[in-house]
Amino acid sequence: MSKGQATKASILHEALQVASTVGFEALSIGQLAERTEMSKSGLFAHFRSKEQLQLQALDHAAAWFTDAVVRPTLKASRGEPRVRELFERWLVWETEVFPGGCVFIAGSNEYDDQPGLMHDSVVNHQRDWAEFITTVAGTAVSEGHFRPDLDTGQFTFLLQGLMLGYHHAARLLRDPRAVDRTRSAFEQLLASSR
Amino acid sequence: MSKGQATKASILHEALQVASTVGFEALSIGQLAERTEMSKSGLFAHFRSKEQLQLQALDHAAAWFTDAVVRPTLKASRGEPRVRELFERWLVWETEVFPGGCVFIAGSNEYDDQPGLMHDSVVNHQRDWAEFITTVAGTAVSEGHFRPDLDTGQFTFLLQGLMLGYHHAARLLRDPRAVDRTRSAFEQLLASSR
DNA sequence: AGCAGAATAGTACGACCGTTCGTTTCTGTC
DNA sequence: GACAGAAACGAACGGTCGTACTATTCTGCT
Repeated sequence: MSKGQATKASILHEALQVASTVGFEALSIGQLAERTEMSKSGLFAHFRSKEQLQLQALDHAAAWFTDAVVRPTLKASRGEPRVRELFERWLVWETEVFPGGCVFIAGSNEYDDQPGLMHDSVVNHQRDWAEFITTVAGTAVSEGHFRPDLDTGQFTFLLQGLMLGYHHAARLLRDPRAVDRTRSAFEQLLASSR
Repeated sequence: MSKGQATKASILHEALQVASTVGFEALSIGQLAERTEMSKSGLFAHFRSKEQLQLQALDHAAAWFTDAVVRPTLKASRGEPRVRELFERWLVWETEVFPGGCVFIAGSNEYDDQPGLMHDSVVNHQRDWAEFITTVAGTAVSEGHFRPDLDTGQFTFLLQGLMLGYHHAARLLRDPRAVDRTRSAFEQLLASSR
């Protein structure tokens, strides 16, 4: 990896730390330059526009997410164990990776009603993720772990809502019971899917 | 109502329209002055700081929410009917009231990791709301509609997650099945609470 | 009708924003 | 070790931000 690529990666990493707490729109070139100990113009040269910085930060997070959640999930054995692995990895992602919580949730809420490239990118990433969950649930069906008439789309919808609820309770309300509540809800979801 | 109070109310109303799509932090005095056809300074005089504008906009939304959701809910007959009323009113609130979706969800995500008066206010409103849901669920228990050993805190947690999931699916992903999914999940939640 | 105070407007401020441009410093290759 | 291109810097731009002042216009009461 060349020098330029390395700096760029570290900028994007730092950008995600900031974006997780203040959002992507509140990212500012100047502040980011300070945190990375670069000049504004030197940092800017890597992206040539703020929108590009935001987009590439989001893609950086997506690549990270793939490493941390998607790939390990696919390594677990098919069926319910894989669903469990997905859940556990996802929970860790929500909890530990960023100081301000999941950047995708942040992005989803920032751009849900604001047109532009960021909106489109966020939507695409979320659609991919939802599709992935649905597929994993599908393998649990075909393995016979889940009932054959399970609506895997509904399963995904419920799991997504569960995670958003966890984020809300844990992040905003600092509810110490949030993890337990989430785990027990997940078990109930599994039970009703068998 | 005096002239000043009327203008202030209309400013807050407009502020909420904007905040629902771009968030509370992205509210700007200048832009808001344009939309309300006032001078920046004339508008500013009503609040004396941007933070006060944000706080009062949030309180304005809370008062509105009380009228639109809380009061009608309390008018429904105790027990499960009241829980249903809460759900339906809440769903309408999420869907129809603001052009950019629920301002509390917006606020929750903006301030979950940023200290300050806005953070505290958002948390307080959300705690009040959660407490209200729990209480309503409690009446369904005491009326004998829900099982006596129901964990009403868990019920609230699940319902909150369900609504966040709805918001996510309907707003960001524009999933036309979002309402149906939410309703059917709600029915399942009721069933498992009886 | 006139007056007091509320409500609104006008202007200016320093700070920061994203972006541009020309210059300087560093890196990797021969 | 020289040279070319990549990488980073410094200074400046027009614009918007929140806020502070003073001045003007409007409202409601007597």
